[in-house]
Amino acid sequence: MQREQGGRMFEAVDPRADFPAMEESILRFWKERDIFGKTLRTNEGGPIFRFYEGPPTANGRPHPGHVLTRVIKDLFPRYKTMCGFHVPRKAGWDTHGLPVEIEVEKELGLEKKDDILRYGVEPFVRKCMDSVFRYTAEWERLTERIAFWLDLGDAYVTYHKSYVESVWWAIAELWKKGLLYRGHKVVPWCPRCGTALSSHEVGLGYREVEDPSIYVGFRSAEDPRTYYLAWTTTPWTLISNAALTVDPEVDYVYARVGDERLVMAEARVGPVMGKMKFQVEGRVRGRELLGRSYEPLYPYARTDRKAYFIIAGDFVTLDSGTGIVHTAPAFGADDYRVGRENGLPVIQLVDPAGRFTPEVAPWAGRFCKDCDGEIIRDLQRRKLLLRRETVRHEYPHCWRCDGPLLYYARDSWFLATTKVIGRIIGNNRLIRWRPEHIRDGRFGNFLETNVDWALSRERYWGTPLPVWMCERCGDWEAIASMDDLRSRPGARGFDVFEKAREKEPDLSPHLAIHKPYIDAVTYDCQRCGGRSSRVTEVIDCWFDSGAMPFAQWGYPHVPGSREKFEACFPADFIAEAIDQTRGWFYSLLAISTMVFDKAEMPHPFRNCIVLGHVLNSEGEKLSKSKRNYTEPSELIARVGADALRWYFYSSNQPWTSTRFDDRAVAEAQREYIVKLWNVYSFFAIYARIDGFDPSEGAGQVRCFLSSEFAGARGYRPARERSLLDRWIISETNLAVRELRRALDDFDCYGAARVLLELCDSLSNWYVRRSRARFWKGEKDADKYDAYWTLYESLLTMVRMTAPFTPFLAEEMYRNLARSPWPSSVPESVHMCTFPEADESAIDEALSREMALVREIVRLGRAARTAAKLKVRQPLRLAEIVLANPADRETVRKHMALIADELNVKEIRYNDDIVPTQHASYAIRPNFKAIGPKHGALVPKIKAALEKADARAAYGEMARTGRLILDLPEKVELSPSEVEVVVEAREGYAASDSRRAVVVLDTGLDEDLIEEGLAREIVNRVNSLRSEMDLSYDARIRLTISGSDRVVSVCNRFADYIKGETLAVSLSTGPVPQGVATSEADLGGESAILCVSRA
RNA sequence: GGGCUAGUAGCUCAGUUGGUCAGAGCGCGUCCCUGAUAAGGACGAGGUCGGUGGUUCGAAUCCACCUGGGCCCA
Repeated sequence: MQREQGGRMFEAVDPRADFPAMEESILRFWKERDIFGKTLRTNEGGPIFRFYEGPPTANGRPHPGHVLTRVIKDLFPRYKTMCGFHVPRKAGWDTHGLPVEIEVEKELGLEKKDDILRYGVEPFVRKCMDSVFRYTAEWERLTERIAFWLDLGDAYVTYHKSYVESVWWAIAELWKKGLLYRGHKVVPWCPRCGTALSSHEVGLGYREVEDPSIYVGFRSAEDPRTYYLAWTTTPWTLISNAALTVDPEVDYVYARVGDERLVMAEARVGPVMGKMKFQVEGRVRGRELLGRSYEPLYPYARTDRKAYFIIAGDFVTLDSGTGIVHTAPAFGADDYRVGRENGLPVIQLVDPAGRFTPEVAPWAGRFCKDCDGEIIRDLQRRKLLLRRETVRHEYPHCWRCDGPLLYYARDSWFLATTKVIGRIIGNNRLIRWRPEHIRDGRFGNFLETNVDWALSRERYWGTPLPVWMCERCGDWEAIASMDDLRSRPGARGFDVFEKAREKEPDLSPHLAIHKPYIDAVTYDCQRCGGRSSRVTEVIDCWFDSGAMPFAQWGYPHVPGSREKFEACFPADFIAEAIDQTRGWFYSLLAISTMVFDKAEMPHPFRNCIVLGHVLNSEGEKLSKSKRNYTEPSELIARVGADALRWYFYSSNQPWTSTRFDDRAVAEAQREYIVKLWNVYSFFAIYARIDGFDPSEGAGQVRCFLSSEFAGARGYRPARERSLLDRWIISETNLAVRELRRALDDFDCYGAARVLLELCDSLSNWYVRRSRARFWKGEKDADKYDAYWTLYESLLTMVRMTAPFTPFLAEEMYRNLARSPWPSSVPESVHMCTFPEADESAIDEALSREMALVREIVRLGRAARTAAKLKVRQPLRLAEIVLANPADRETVRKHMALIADELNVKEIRYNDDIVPTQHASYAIRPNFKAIGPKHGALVPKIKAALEKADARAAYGEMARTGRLILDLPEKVELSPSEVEVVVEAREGYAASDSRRAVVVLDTGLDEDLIEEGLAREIVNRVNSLRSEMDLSYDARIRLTISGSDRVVSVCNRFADYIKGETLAVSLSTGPVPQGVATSEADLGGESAILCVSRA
């Protein structure tokens, strides 16, 4: 790199940075130099940090919640890369399933499942495949723009042939283990989509709706004037009623109304009958009702089996209803179970599309739920209805098409997760969840109530269920790959796809393993010689995503996949939002546990951060349709991606659902990014003015170690530098230690706090206290110390913040590190190693001392504010009363700093515990120490110490090492068990904390007033300089005219004023013509100031 | 109805195994600084830590109940 003139090593830094533009230029830099690719390769062969990307469905636009997920995912791989790990980061896309089909149906205007058949499965599936990448470009753009480094070029795609075959392999494995079975079960069913949903999908669609709530009488077959009263919110299921269920241990009564008797649980009589007139005529135990029969409500069902009688069940509740439960085995899980136990028929008079079958004469062909009203009116007409109301309750809806679900008995394919649930739970126990309560709370509970995984979907666009079944004998098996299929005897039908491809060479080869082509493949049944063909179903797309640990590599079929899989299993880290508890987290865990008999746990992931939902400023869920949030891209264009990233890391723990708005992001940016930038720009301004060049005299610098800087010009080891320098160096190293600890613990919020604090120390104490060292004229050792200290701190800070704010870090690194060492240091900050704490540079005692110094200064400022004395006005004296004599040394050591910061001439502090006119002492118990030891005596000790003379008590302790109290029990306290505190007395310019009181002498004499005046003059002149837009190092000529006093001050403090204003001359005569002048009011004195460029 | 989670300043959130004036940022008020300058900083006001009861020498923190919220499920 060519040096600029004047030995200016560093580029100028605009104090008002345009972050979005800066980021765009960094993006170009990364791309041109393939920095991400290089970081991926640098640690190849080293230890691996394993990260799994949960595949997003790219058929919608990303919103701020996705940004949260993605920046959390990015942080740890970046950090681990800098720590020397190889971190493969394969991207992935979830491409199958209902979400995709629904989008395509909408686009094609298809309303029902039949419409798809009319449109044609082949073109439909092809449409689906085309649509899955509709928003991929947008996702990729966002991913890149927020600097989520993910290997997008090598993404896994769930519809790819290798992926599907891997999923097939897993299913075949499960089949071999006896975990795949076909069952007739009541499943949550979407009549519009015409498919079953898994329990985790049902969880996605609960909505509050209004349903009828009716009480229906079933007339006894034995006594036509007795009615069994049942309650339901789904009148349409009454047509398929097969039995009534009671609790055998509950008391039932006969309630006479007119000349009819209603049977219901005794406990429900009140709520059910309400104000109706009735008489209780008898009581009977539920057990005694069993077996009694009643007349069916409707005659449409034909069945050979015995039905329409009373059975026992364990699910009868007395919280609602009548204690007698209408039972329709086809439409409820409990109903189905007791139906089976009692040999009941499964009466199913609703077809898969939710329409009544032709037998149901009055309502045949109509959507069942739409007939509720007419059924109710019919019952009313037949005087079988006691009452009708409506009820608002949560009812499951299809998570994609939004239609109401039915519980529906259906043949489906299941995975017997319940058989291995013990192992799944054991595996879960060993996973480190953040927050921890997920493990035994939400996720653990979910596992406890596990039901078998309803795997099959009667749909089109998905991984085909690899089950081939003989048409003749019904024997079936699961196929593990296309090769496996080809090797079956008499296999044929592959030509259907091949022919389609001949006609259309562009046809994706991945379609060969999808419907409808794969359905053409058949082979000979090995058992009976019949023909085996594939069952029609596809599988739940959650199985796809849960199979990614191996399917992303095409394991085990693809050559080399075994090595890759083994190297990257299990994951060290994953992160997704809380809604994935029942989604990806579950499918990953269940599949891994079922497929791999690994003794070594946990797998397939060790650490999981569960993210909270991002809400908008009103606390509402982000909703695409409501547009109730700012698009991430818009926000990034305004404030930059680093700001957004930093907001998500630093605002709160990532698992708390939090309100998010644009203003908060800007705040986060000011708090950290702008502050750090200001420190950086401060450094650059002065380094340029002074021509500070860290490479001058330095040897080979690669890792920014002090040993590498040793020979550089002006470089001295930290121990030879000032207290302040040593302090910030110590703070920096402490921060490195803390930051590593937090990040190793997956605690990004804690990590962000460490950075914030260091940034604040740097900006608001180190730079603030060091300013004068940078702008003084001579380039002495102290000035070099200041440069080197700030420079080294910034270099460390830049590497520490790199995983969090990668753009900011890169920009600063480019200037701070690459300018001086264009070839020896890594070309990107992201290729650097993460800083290591230099334990020898850590001085915790100094940290504590400086904390006290800052506390004293704060007290002094508060005292000034209270006395209305601006800092510009020097004061004679500040008295510091310290509670702890051990602190005296600290004050002595840092006296100059305190005096300067408070602008006082002299600091005095006490050398004994003597109450003064300003402050009093008290001695207090250290509760933490004495509590466990003295228990109930604590209040007495507290009272005794309150009365005690602090000085005497302290003296005794100093002499004897203990303090004996007579309560009258003798209690002995050691020095660590008490604490001396100090308090300001009323009426002085004083301010107190527990450890110190600072008192200001507010008296002003002529000397102090004149000095204050001199500072006023400096202040006004420098304001003028900035109004005139003078550069930082421009020299001026200064002319001041004013009162005798002003002139006298100018003469007395001429050197000071000239030094502070960079004036080459100061005259006190009349003001020359034609130059900038300003009339100033200097607190009572007026003057005319005239500044001209020298 | 069950489970989980949170209820802390006007707002967004911290608060380490219970330890004695309750923390930050923003906002607000009053100022300071003006050589980081359309930035930076200080000081201050503001909270009976949702309510009640309990355990304890001591509770924002532990327990019980109540109350309104969110999420998940039945």
